[in-house]
Amino acid sequence: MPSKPAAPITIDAVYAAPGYLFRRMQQIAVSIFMEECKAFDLTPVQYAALIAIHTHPGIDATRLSAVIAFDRSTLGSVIERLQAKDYIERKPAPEDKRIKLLYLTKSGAAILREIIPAVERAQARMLEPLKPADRKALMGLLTQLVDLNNEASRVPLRAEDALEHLGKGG
Amino acid sequence: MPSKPAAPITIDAVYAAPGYLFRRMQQIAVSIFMEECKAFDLTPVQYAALIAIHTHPGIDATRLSAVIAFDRSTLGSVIERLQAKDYIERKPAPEDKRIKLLYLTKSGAAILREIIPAVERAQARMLEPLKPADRKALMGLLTQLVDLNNEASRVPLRAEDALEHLGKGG
DNA sequence: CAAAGATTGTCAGTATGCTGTCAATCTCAA
DNA sequence: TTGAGATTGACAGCATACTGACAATCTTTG
Repeated sequence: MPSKPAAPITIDAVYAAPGYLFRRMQQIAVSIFMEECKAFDLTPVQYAALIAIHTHPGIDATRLSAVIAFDRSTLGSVIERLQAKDYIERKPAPEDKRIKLLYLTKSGAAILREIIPAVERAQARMLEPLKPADRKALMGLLTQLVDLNNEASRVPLRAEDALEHLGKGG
Repeated sequence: MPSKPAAPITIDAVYAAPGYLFRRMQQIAVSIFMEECKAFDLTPVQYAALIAIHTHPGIDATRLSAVIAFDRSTLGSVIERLQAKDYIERKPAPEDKRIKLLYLTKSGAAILREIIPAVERAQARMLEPLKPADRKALMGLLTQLVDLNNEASRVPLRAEDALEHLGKGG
């Protein structure tokens, strides 16, 4: 069997490339999120960080990075901005002078409660153009793919890491 | 029928949210692209821009933005970097002093030919963990979704715009 | 205990991405 | 033709992202 001929170099190949579609879809998703949540001055990344801190009070920045799979360097400025908005506070850890523990403030907990419906509207809108069965199929495949590619990303997701600061991890 | 109870506020809801999965997948895709193409000092965005200019020689920056659905502001610096690497050149348009036309240089055309195999390896790797039928299904659904959500993004894709500089457009 | 090694938070540098603005220029209509 | 409006490229400002480095600190090992 002869090898495939060289693909022509055209923009149409880009339109059909997985990487290009993932990028476009991400931009569309952010755009929809910001539109639905414009009353709340919170970005998708900041929202995810708040939720994670709410789920794991007293987590530190490095573990937070593993729990939401965001870059550690980037997370520094995200945390700064959340602190500037008075949604979180940082307390030094008594047993380790390097670590600063993260907690929601009352404001942070409140805005989280208030923004949830808008976030859910946004998430629903992203998939709305598809038929219900197709939505389910897409989410199933995407969940699989992200999970199976976990190690390929700079910051693999390590949900269990969140437990370590409680002394439960091995 | 009673309304659904309020969803608990936990990180697990984030893990299953479409927006979060799109973000993670995009980051994984970029990571794989950069790994496969590390010999070539080209980012995914720069690659797409080069391909588009190759397909539409003499396109201007605004139309390029519509053709690859990248933000016009961002594209300015992308073009600058491609020019600094001597992959493209900009020529003033004779009939419109505002416009600068974009062309590939010989270097640009050469690197494009050379990088194609690496890009194709990268695109294949992104989907590799899935079974072939699932890859097809995912790409089909994603193509649909991006297309149907086209207007929801800041910069909707307008592939036809590329033809206007040839005097064929309406 | 002391040295080697790992971890934590931070920073500098680069590259997207978006919002909003601006001057220069072009187009179109009155 | 001229003045209103649109377009183009550029810029400032903010917010992710990634790379690589660093000092302070902690842990492990000899």
